[in-house]
Amino acid sequence: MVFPSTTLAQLGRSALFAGMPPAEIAAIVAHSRELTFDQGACLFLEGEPATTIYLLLEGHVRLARLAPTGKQVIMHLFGPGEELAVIAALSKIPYPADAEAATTVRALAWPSAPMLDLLYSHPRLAVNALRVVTARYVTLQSRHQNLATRSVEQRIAAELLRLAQEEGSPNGRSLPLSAPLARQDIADLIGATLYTVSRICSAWEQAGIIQTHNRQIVIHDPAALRAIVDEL
Amino acid sequence: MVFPSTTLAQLGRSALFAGMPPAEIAAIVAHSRELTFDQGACLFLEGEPATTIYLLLEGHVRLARLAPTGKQVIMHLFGPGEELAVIAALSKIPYPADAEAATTVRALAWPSAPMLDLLYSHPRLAVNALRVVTARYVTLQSRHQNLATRSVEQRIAAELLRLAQEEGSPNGRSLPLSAPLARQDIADLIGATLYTVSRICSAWEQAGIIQTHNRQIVIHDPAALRAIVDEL
DNA sequence: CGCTGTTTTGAAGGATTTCAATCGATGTGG
DNA sequence: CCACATCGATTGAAATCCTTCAAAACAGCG
Repeated sequence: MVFPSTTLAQLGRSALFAGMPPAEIAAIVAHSRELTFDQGACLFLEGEPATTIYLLLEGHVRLARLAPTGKQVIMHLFGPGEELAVIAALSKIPYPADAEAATTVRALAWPSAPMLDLLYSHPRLAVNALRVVTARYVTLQSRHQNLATRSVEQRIAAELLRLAQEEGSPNGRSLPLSAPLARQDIADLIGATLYTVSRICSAWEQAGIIQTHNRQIVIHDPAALRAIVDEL
Repeated sequence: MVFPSTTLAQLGRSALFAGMPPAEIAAIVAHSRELTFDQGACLFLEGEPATTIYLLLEGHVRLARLAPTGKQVIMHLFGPGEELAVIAALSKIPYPADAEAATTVRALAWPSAPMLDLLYSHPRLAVNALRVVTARYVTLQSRHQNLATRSVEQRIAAELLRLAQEEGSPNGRSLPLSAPLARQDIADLIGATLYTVSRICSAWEQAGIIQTHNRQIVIHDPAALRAIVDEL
């Protein structure tokens, strides 16, 4: 297996391996395989033992839990550069949710066992992992608060702005989101129904605040969304 | 400062210090002070730099965020033996929520700075911290799913059962919760209003499922609550 | 015993869901 | 290249759950 330097560099830039000695990163890469998943493919299922860690190179992954009623709740939407399954694998617990490829996905995958040893020999890795989990916790906490206190409209606005912020590309006033988001995805993300989301989004589209085409969303008026979030 | 052996033993049993060499634990204890907070007192506020870590010895602490509308959302309810502020302190981020003493509280407190060094010299500590944060994440994830998919009635039932489970004392069919829970607290915990919670709880009291007296809750029929959660 | 804060209860209103049906777009095979 | 099938999006109307507002009942506690 060949490791293009770009891949190695990518690993070094990732939150999990930041500051790790290149030799160690190389050792980890040596254990990794590059995998491809078709849209809709499943990376892992809730309850499975967490034996694999992923680093997304390309594409998006939905981390979601399926309620007994059939309703899905998206816990996190992963984009390129993000680590998947870190929480479960490094804590030796089963995957707490399902992971499904939202688009075609290219990812680096490696067994978690060798990482667990590294966790003890390389404190920096453990501290990084702690940071990754913490960041995810804070994000979820914020979304939880939104779900408990804000209207559907406000939650959609807040979520779109959050996703836009992660992209970090203020492209001349119009922010395109790289993640493909169907109405149903938005609904699962904010805890609402497809129908309410559709009504709100099409109203926004009329108003020129956003524009959607085939699951691709472009935010034309971020200020309007922010105003909706801050409303009342 | 004197360190009764009970305190040292308590630290050793805590999730954060499990498996650490006693000498290290002693060193940590050496930096700690025992503090007391009156009911309603504030341990820290959202946004403050996280300079202190707490280990609850006695009493309960509400970790909550206050929304701009004035609505409170309880993120976690801490009981004796639980660590507070681990997430923020070890990741060097500001406290992400307010902490308020729900009862009179006795806690061990120590500055986070020395812990941060230990994090690098004692991988076991880092791994433990990772486990603590992970556990909290999984719990929040589960509550988030409940909020998104279940009715108020189901959420109250689920939350009471969760709290009962944490106590771990199946005391001859009737489970008393050690944490004092006012109607408002339950509401803040599950994301509902005081009024709806009151209606449901008093109905359950009529039915003999639970019993409440001055914020103390006793579950008489856990099976009935479980049935409500599993409903539909 | 009065005071303050919590709990209960009622009635009205509102936000979201649910159900049902239509529309549109995308992609496929004839 | 069109017709059809499929999947997602939209829209309407009714139902529901929950909140909101208001007021009374009921503690604990000085």
